[in-house]
Amino acid sequence: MAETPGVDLSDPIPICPQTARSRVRWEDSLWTTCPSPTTGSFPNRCSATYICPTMQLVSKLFGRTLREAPNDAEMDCHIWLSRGGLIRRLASGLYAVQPLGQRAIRKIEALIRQEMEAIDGQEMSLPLVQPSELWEKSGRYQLIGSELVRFKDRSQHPMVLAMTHEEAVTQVASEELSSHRQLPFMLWQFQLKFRDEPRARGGLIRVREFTMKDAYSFHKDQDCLDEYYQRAYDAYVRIFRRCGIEPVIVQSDTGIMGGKVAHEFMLQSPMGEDNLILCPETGYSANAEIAVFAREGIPGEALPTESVPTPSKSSIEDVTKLLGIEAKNTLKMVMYGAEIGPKPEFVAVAIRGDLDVSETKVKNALKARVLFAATDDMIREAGLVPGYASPVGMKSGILMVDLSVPVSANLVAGGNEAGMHVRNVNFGRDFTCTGRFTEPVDVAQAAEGLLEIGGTHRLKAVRGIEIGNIFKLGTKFSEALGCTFQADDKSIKPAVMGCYGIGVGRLLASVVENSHDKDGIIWPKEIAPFQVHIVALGREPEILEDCVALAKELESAGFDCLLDDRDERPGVKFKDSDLWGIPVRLALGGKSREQGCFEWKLRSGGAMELFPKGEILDRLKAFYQD
RNA sequence: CGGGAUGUAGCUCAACUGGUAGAGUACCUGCUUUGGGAGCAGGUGGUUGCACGUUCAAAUCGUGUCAUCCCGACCA
Repeated sequence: MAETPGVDLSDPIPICPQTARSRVRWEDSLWTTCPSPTTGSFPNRCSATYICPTMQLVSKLFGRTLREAPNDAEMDCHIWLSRGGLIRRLASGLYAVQPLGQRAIRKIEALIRQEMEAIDGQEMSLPLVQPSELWEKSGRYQLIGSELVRFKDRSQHPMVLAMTHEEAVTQVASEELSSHRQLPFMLWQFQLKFRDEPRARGGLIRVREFTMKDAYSFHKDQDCLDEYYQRAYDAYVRIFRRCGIEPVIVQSDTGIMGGKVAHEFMLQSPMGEDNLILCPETGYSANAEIAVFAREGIPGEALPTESVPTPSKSSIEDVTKLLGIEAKNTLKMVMYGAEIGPKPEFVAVAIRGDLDVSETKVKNALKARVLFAATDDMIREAGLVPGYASPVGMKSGILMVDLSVPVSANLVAGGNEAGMHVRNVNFGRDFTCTGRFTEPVDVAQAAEGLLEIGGTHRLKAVRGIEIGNIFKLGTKFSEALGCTFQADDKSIKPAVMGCYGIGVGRLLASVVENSHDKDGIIWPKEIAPFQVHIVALGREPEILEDCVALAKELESAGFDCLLDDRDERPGVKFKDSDLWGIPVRLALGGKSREQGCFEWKLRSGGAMELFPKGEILDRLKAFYQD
C-alpha cells in the first residue's frame, strides 16, 4: 500500500476524551501571524490575524449575533438562540443549526449517549424514509392524518417519512429475535423525524423536522418491562438534571401508541403547551387531559321539574345570569362526531356546567380514531335542539354521562326546545345511562382548585413543555409486525415492548428557556458549546499571545476554548460573551496582564476575580469537577 | 381547518390623501477611539412576497394567491 506523504501512521491523531474531538498536536499545528496585506502592520479589522486549527477563534466563527431578535421570536429560548446566532429559520418549523448551536447539540447527544449506554442500550440507526406497508401493518397508516408525509418513489412505491420508529425497529427486531435467551435488549438511535405539524412555534420547541433520541426495549414479559421501565425513568431524570432541568414528571395519555402506562417529563414553564395537574400533598401528577379528580356533589332532594323560558339564551353564561344560579347548577351537553367504526357516530356528553370535557378521555373511552365537533344536522338527527340540548329526549347516538352529573341534584338543563330550559333535572329520575355506556364515566378535564381523587386536597395546575416521554407499549407493535420469540415453555410469544423518546432540539431550547437572563444564555456546564471563553482585550500582540498560550494549555488539558481574538472594543466582546453564555469567561487586558493575572468570571453570576495565569488550569479543573 | 394580524435592505422599522425607496443597526473602505453593543467620512445592499387589475402614475387602491406570526382546533 502506498504511503500517504507527510502522515506518520505510527503516531495517530489523539482524540480528546472529553470532547471526542480529534486534535492536531500543537507542535504540528499551523500557527502564524499575518499582517495586513495593505498596510503591512496589524490592521484595525483583521479577521485572519491568527490561524489555529485546534481552538475556535471568534473571528472565524460562522454565525453572527443580532442586536435585536427577529420579530417572530416570542419565547425566550427562541430569542436567545436567534440572537446568539445559534439557529436560523429556513421555513416554518425548519431551522438551520449553526456551528455554535451544533456544538451544544453534540454535548447533549454525548450526555444522552452516556446515559443510554449506562442502561445497556445499543445504538443503531433506522431509515427516515420507510415503505408504507410497514405503517399499514401497525394500523397507523390509516390512523394518522396529514402529519404523516406520504409520497411515492420513482417506481411509484408508496413511502412515508417516519414520524417515529416503532414500526421499523420492531420489523428489524423481528428478523433477529427467535429465542427468549436473546431478551431483554434495548436499541436506540439519534434519528430525524418528520411531522407535518399544522402549527410550528417557539423556535426549536415545536418544529416539523427534528432529531430525536428514540429508544425501544424488548422483553420476555411484563415484569421484565416494568423493571426496565423504571431504569429508563431514572436515566431520564439523570439526563434532565445534567441539563440543569428539574423535570416535572406526569402520567400521560398513551394516544395512538397503545399501551397503558406512560409518563411525560416536563419543563415547568408558563410558555408550555401542556396543562399539568399536580397535588403536592399526595404527590399525584398527571397531564390534565387524563388527570382524575373527585367530583364535589350537590346534595338535595329531587324537586319537580319545571320549564322556564330562556329566549335566545343558550350559553351556560347567559342562562346562569338570567336565572341567578351558578354554572355548577347546570347540565350541559357537548356533542361530537366520532370515527369509531366505518362511519361517524353521534356522541353527546352530559356534564355539569362548571366542568370542561376532556376530549382525550372521551376518545379513549370510545376507542375512537377521530373526534370532531358535531354539526347542527347531526344534533337534530339525534332528536336534540342545538343550544338547548338535553339528555332527556335524546333519540339516537351515544350518550356519555360524566361522573359529576349523578352526584348533583336539581340541575338546569336544556329543554330540547328552542328558547326553553328545565329546572330540577335529576339523573336517575329524568334520564339515565343507556346504550353503550351503562354507567357514568370520567370524561371531565381536571383543573386548578378541584379535589384530588382522595377528596381531601385541592389540585394545582401548571403549564409545561414536554421534553421527554416514556411508554409501556406492550405487544401492540410486536403482534402487528410478528416480533415473536420462543419462550422457555416452548410457546411462541410476542415481545413486550417499551419506548422512550427525547427531542434533542427541543431539549436544547428548553435548557435555554430554563437558564437565561436579560443578557443571554447561561449554559449548564455539560451543555455549553465551549467550556471556556477567553477574551483578549486591547490590541497589543502580547495580550493575544498570552491568551493563545492559555488556550493551548487548557486545550491540552482537555478543555474546549472559544477565543475572542477580534479587534473589537471590549463592550462588544462582553456583550457577545454574555449572549453566548459560556460558563467561564477569562478576560485579559492591559492591567490584568501587568499583574500576570486573568480575570475569572462565571456567567452564572458572582464577582470578577483575578487569578495568576499559573492557577487557571487548576481552578478550571476544580470548577468542572463539581 | 376556523378567528385575528403582518409581508418594504441580513435584523428592527418608516414612507400623509397614489407622484417612482428611507432611517437605525449590520456589512465593506479609511482615519480616530479602546474595560460593557464607539465617533467621523465614504460605500455595498431592495423586481416593496407574487400575479392580475384600476390609473398618466401603485409600496400605497381593488381582486386573487403565497408566505409568516398570534389565538383556537390538532399534536406519537
